[in-house]
Amino acid sequence: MLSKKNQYAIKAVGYLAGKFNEGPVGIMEIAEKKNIPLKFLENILLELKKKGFLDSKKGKGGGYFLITDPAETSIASIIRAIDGPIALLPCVSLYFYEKCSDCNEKKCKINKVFAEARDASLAVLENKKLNDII
Amino acid sequence: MLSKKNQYAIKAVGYLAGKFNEGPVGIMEIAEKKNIPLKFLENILLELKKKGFLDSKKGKGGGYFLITDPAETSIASIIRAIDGPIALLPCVSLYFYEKCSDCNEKKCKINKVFAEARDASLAVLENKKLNDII
DNA sequence: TTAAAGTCTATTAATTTGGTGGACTAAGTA
DNA sequence: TACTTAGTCCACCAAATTAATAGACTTTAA
Repeated sequence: MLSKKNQYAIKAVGYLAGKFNEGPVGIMEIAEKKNIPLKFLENILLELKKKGFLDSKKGKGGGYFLITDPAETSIASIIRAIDGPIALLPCVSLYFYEKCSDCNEKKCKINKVFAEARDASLAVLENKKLNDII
Repeated sequence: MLSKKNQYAIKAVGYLAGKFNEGPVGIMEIAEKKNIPLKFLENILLELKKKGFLDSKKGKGGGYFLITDPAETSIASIIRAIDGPIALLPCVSLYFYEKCSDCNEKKCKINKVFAEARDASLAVLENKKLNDII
């Protein structure tokens, strides 16, 4: 499962994708429409901003807005920005790889099975973009 | 990612699958061979026993052993026993489904994308058995 | 100048991860 | 039989991470 934070992040960013190029969207609006605890959402949006997906405008009429093209931004990239690895085991992660302490990876069958599962799941998550979840 | 507990569970159960029908395997042996903290492993094996995958024999010469057929026990079933859902979102989980508070599932595109990702990943994890990770 | 936003820093609560201590159990052996 | 050893069983405890909250501060539009 994705972390709660990541589940919220995807909902929020999906909502913003639906309002792409329509100016800033207030955090309260997102929190209410997507049922996300306001202050938790604050952290999440700030993080997505730091990671380069969003920008914000302060003051009255301000809010958050997507700055990457929703037709080009994959679901996988959002998951990686918040949770890190998409793979089920560290030893099969492409972007957050960590070696196992107990096995020879060349021979390890666990590694092979989970690499296959990762590829299957990435085939979907890399291919689907924010446009696909509006 | 799977929880640490689940990562260990899969390694342990894979090890036991390799010794299927060879009598009890001591917890110390598993902990050393698979590099798992001894007492944490104890919890994990107990849980797998309660869930019906393992049994144990007490006293000298005792230990844990697999009681389900490793040719029939899927990787998915182990993951579900420890972590619960395999899907990335609760609203697309087959065995641990939870309704979203903020969307109409019929229309929700997030739901569709993640259901597709779940199916892709389950196609591997349901199909691969403990025999495949020995 | 005021009200409506986002920003930042801390703190609290819950869950996960890992560890302790000790009781209980079974088998071997003197 | 009694003792010893190797093992599971069980109920806590503590650190780390994740989830959620609180409140003071800054920026901007009207």
